[in-house]
Amino acid sequence: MYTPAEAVEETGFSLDTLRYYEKIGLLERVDRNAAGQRRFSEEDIGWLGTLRCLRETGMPIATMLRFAELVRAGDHTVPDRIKLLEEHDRQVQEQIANLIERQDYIHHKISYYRSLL
Amino acid sequence: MYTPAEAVEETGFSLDTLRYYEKIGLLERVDRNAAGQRRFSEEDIGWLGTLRCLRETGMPIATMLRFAELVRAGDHTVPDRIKLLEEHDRQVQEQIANLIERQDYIHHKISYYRSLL
DNA sequence: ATTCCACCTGGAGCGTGCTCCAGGTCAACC
DNA sequence: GGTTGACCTGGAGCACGCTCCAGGTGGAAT
Repeated sequence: MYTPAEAVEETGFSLDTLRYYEKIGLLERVDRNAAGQRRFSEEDIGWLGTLRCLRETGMPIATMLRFAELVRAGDHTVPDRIKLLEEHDRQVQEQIANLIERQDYIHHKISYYRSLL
Repeated sequence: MYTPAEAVEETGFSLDTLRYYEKIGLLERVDRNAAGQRRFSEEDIGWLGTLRCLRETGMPIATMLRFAELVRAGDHTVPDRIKLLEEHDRQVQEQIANLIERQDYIHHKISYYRSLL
């Protein structure tokens, strides 16, 4: 079990973000201690790792939410989860290709400026 | 000379965005025809191409604005422009590396889900 | 000539994803 | 037992980057 501060440390999300994710249903009702303070399970931390990966690769919250719902709905949604991740993977691939192309332009621009010195 | 519609076509920015960029000073006062309608020069279009590249690689508007000011300030700012672009290039490199790493995680996740079928 | 349609300006509004705040409860260490 | 500090909730606010709107002018094709 992780205290809120530990969960922040482990996941890299701010505490406000963790509460927000719980509020909107990205994170299922997190356990509480007697005083009502959150105690994140190992599983929560793992799931937050997945969320972090999706988020950092640009998946919108709404799509993450759909994914979360699929996960909650049980094993029969595995094919749908694959579809969702594959689609996302394509978008990540596009992002990478786009960045590399634009980076090339930036390199040319830098070279050009260097040639002026 | 390009009409607004042509500039939209050439640059991929919406007309509202072009007006916005002019308003905040990313684009220097664009020429007008007698009726006050914008006529974008070849140079404007080229500069918008640069802006598009910076924007798509995640440069914040505020930084683009600093770059625009350097460009306007004249040739003596070339070293500063190089510095700015090099710093941005590093950030783009980081983005790419990060995406590739996360993509790997996504691939593993997909493989895992496939193994369940 | 008329009917469109592109375009204008200034300013308000919006979608996303948090982030912050007030006002309060516990808990834990000294 | 007192103080400090982590945490709670509900809700407001914010940063960013556009996007839309009202109300109006001008130009171009039929």
